Order: sequence, then C-alpha cells, then structure tokens
Amino acid sequence: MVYVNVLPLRSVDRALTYTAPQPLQVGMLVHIRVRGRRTVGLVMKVSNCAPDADYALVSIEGSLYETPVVYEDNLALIQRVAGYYMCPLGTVLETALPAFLRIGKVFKKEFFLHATDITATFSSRAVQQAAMYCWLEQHPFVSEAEFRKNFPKGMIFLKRLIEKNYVERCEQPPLEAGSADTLLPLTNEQKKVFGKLRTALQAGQFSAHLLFGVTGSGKTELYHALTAEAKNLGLQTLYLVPEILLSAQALAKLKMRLSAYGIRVGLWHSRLSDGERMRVRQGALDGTVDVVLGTRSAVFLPFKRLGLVIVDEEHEPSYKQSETPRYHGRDLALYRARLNNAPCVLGSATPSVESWNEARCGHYALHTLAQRPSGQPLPKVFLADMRYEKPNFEGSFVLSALLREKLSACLDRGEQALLFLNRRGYAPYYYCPKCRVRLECPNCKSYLVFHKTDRTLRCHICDTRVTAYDRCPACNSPMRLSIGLGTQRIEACLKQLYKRARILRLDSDAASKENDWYEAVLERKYDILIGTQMVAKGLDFPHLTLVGVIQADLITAAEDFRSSERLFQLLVQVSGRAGRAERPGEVVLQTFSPDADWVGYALQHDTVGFLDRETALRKQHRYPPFRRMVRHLFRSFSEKTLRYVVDQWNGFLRKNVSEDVEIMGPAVPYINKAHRYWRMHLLYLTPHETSFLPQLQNLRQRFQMPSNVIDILDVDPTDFR
DNA sequence: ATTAGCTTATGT
DNA sequence: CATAAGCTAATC
Repeated sequence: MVYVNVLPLRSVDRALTYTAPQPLQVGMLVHIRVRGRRTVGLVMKVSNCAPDADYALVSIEGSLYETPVVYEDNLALIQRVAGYYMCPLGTVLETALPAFLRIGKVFKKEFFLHATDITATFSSRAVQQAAMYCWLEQHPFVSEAEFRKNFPKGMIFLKRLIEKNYVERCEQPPLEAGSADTLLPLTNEQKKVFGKLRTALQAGQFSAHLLFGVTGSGKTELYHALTAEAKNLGLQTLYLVPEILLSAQALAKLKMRLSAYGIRVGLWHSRLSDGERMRVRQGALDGTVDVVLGTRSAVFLPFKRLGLVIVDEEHEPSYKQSETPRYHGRDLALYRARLNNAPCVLGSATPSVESWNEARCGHYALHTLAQRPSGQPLPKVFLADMRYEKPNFEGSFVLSALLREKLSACLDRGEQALLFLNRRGYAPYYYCPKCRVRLECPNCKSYLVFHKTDRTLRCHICDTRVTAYDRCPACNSPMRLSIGLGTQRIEACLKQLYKRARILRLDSDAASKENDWYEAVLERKYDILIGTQMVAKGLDFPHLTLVGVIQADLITAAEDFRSSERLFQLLVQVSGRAGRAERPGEVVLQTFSPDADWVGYALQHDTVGFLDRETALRKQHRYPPFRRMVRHLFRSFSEKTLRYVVDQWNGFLRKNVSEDVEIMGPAVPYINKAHRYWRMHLLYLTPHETSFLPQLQNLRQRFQMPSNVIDILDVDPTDFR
C-alpha cells in the first residue's frame, strides 16, 4: 500500500493523506475527494509506511496524467509563497498551475505547415490550391489550427498539396530560419560586466546581481549574450518582463539575435491560448525550450535545468500581483534562482530602493553601465526655482521664464516639447477662502479636484463626481481656484501664451477621446504635449527635444517612499525622452516648495543620489529598516472587518506595549497566526491600492489608531539567510 | 471556501 | 436558562 500527501487545489492550508492503489510520483495531479466533494490535488509526498491516523484513510480516485506536471523546486516555491505571503497553500497552487492542467485537458498533437516548393505551379483550374499555397508561403510554419481558421473548408485541398509535396507537415516549428542576425558586439564597458556575469553563470551557484544601466546602455544585449552563454552550458533561462505589451518587443529581439545559435524561445503570459500555454510549458518541462520569456506568472513554470534568471525593468510595480497570493515576481525570481542554484540578474535604469539597498549592502553584486553604445549624449538638465519668479502675468506662476524661453525656441525650431505634471484636473485645491474649508469627497474623505472641462469636482481615489458650484454653500462667498496646478490649468495657460501652437493634453481624462494620439504625435500634428504619467510608458518621441517637469518637487510631498520613488522614476524616464541623435535634449525642472533645494539631485539624472537619499531616509525614519517585513492587504474592506482588525490590534497593544509596528494579515485567522508564529507586528498597506489611504485615515480618526503605527510600507524582504 | 461546533453576549 | 451572534479550526 502506498500513502500519499495530496494538496487539494482549494484554499486548504496543508496536504491531506490518502492511499493509492498504484505507486505515484511526487508532482502528479490526482483526483481526490475532500469533504465528499471531488477535487484535483497535487502529490506532495509519497511514502510506504502508514501514518498513525485517527481517521479512516480514503483512496485517491485516479490520476490526471501519467507523469508529474511540476518538479520539486516548484513545490518549494509554492510553499515559500504560502508561508511568506500568508496565503493558503492550495490557493497558491491554484495560481501556480494553469487552468487547463486542472481539468486534465489533453491536447492533440499540433502540426505545422510549411510551403516547400518555391517552383510550384498550378493549373488554371486549381484556384483554391494556388490561393492557399500563396497564403502558406506568406505565413511560414503556421499551425494547422490557424490554417483551418482561415480556410474552414480547406483540408481537402491541403491534402492534395501535401500529396504533391508542395507543402510539408511537421511536428515542431523550426527555429526562425533565415535571420542572419547574430549577437551584437559588446562595448568594452559591456564586456567587463559580461565577464563577471559569465563567471557567475559558470559557477552554477546562486548569486544576485543588479544591473544598473542608463537608458540605451545596452542591457538587453547583455541579456542576449548571457542567454546564449547559458545555452552553451546546457542551461535554460527564465527571462521576466513586467508587462505583456513589452513581452512582444522583447520576444522579437530575442528571436532576431538568438535563433542563429539554435536557441528556442517560448513566450508565457496570461493571455495565451491553452494550446500555446501547454506547448511552452511542456517545452520548459522537458527541456526543449531554452528560454521562457514571460510576465510574473512565469516564475512558477517547471524547468528541467534552469540555470539563469533575468528580471528586466526590475523596478516596475506591475511585478506585484494585486490579488491573493500577492506575490512579487521579482522577489520570487530571486528565490527561484536560489532554489535552482542559478544567478539572478535584475536590470533597470532606475532601480528600486530595496534592490539598491541590497546592492549597497553587498548582498547583490552591482554592475553599472554608464555609457550609451550609440554615443548619444544624455539630456542637459536645468533647474527653475519658482520662488524667484516675478509675477508678470497670469502664466508666470505656472511656467517659469526659463521654460517659456526654451519653449519659444523649441517651437521656432519646429520641434516638439513635452510638459510633465502628474496631476489631472484644473486645480487640486478647491476651497472657500472665508470658511477656510477645502472640499472633501463624501465617500472617502480625500480632497476633491476641480475639473474645468465639465465643471465637476472629482475624487481621484474613488471617482465620485459632483457638479461644481461657484459659491461656497455655507457662506456664499466665491470659491477659489488659483491654488494648485493640474494638467488642465497648464493647458489653458499654454493656449494663452502660445496662440499658434497645437497643444495636446494627455491624461486619463483626455485619452479616451483621442485613441491614436501616439501616431498623431509622430506625424507632428502637435507641438506641445502636456501629460501625466501615461506619457512615461516607454514610448519614443523622435521629434521631442524639450521636456518640462512642472512640479518636480512633488516628490518631496509624496506620502511614502514608494510614491516618491515612483515619481522619481517617471521623472528620469520622461527626461530620457528628450533629445535627438545629433543634439542633446533639454530638461527644465520647475520647483515650488521652499525646501526644494535637494531636487538638485536630479541634475544630470543622479539616480544614485536619489536612491541613497531614499534609503537613508528609510533608515533613520519611519520604516523599520531592513528587518523582515510582510506585505499584505486586508482581504475585504468592509467596515466590519476593519473594525474587528483594529480591535484586535488595540487589544494586543494594551497587553504588550511594544515599539514595534503592528501586523495585520489579509484575513482574521492569519492575524492570529502571525502573532503566534512571527511575533512581528506590522500594519501593511500598499500604495498601489490608493483607495486604502483615505480609509485608513478615516479609521485613525474614528478608532484612535496609535500614531506610531506605520501606514504604508511596500517592502518585500529579500531574506537570504 | 465552507461549516460544524464551541464561546461569549444578550434577553427573559 | 434559552437563544443569538461571533469566532475557531478542520477538511484525509
């Protein structure tokens, strides 16, 4: 008799013991009954001796596949996620396994079609065949399914084509043939870094590396070279990118550079069809795919011999999953690399504060790329302190003399300019000067922002909208609008100053109107762009030479280090857009606040200065520095739950007065679990879900939340000890 | 997730 | 003492 520990694909926190009629392997999927209900579970352990159980043992009801669907390292990763992100094991398993596996879906063998005979001729009657052949020539190695989609009744003709040996039917699409491109030669700077990373790769041990390279410094080329090196050593590579959108670009580049070396690339993200998913997964599992390029969920894939992990744009917040299990793709990639004795390379032009700190403390090896292989110069940065501006006319409080001058010059040259302000609306301050009341959202108590276009007051957190009124409802005095800047106000000001310029506002309010604005900008239908963070999303503007950051010191006003970091990253990214091959771009940073001096760090894109400052701040200040921290959210934000959580919290505080911070798990049982096992107390909220902020403030007031509680933390511990 | 079963609060 | 409400722990 065989005994197996099976983890059900449900929110169950541990494996259950069953008997099995025939021997099973760890990692296999089996049908089981849990509380009388049929479910699927994963075999975690197999043993021959009976457990001393006080319950009746039940047998499993058969297995879904003949072979295991995951390896041992996948199980270890699942366990890590469950423990670390405080989520039931079964729930993690559910996210780690693609849906098609759970239902035991079996795929027919896929065939690929390939036009072989270029000299093929068709009689004038065989119109259909000729048309199909022509199509097949244009689409080399399409899958049969794809062919059927295009020619629903074409199978008979296809048969004929195959008989004539015009078309070949093969089981595997070959590598992208014909692309003669190979790896680009590396510059001296790149070679130096590559040498170190190659040594790490050959060592066959876990090591963490932060690749810090300015935009255009050729990080991608390094990834390619490393991937090829891994292939040489017979190792597979996991290559993570933050978004599906970017994965297509990265895939094209990888294929172009690496197919000449016989390297097979698989793409993985949540929008693939089941068939493609299964092919890539199977390829990674049996080792026929050399590189898997994918979004965060790819860390859970089974690899036969994973030897290298790459995380591109390491700082991107989209690596963080916003549903349970709330894992961070980058952190799991590091853990995965450790499980597989592989080096992990994190790359970014604007590293995250936590990665920077790890590198500074020597836990990660730091590699810097400071030059662009193309030799293109970095933009020139100017600082405009608005405190010394003379109020000449309406526009002067909004745009500095320096920026106005640069704008005019830019327009005269017929080039484009981009103004960046991360605030929608017209005026973020809408208040009555007599009552000194700033209007709040009736829903969530955050401040309302005035939108001039449709004369509404909007809450930017929960999207509540109210029609604006000119006079204060309490004292009937006129409301004031002149304080605070939003994109609409900049737009109005620009229209007044540059009557002939074509101006485009780009924020989430305006975006819905103009769908293909990017095309229009490329075609130079606009001269000045004014936008929020959506303009910073990796798009190239070839005619852009001037960037103005309207309130560069908004960073100082950010409520937590994560927001401040994000703003800084946007600033660097936006600034990087300026300039053309022959001439460096210009960047004007406008600052308003009296303590804006430190914004000078941004001169010459001093990312290091910023990061050092942020890590230092975190150390002396509110964030318990570099201790183990948990990242979690309340699972539901019903007032009942929150109330309960707060009560638990207060009760605990009364018992042991502690200078430590308090923990609140995602669900009530986990709060207690955390108390018992971790003795760590931390309230955690992530700023990605800003809707929590006002709620928390609310709670504070109503429940007298102690003021030493940390409101917002967003640090994942990378605890390597 | 779901729920049986235990503890505590509330009311007569 | 009965009943309701709140909460924990278990699923083989």
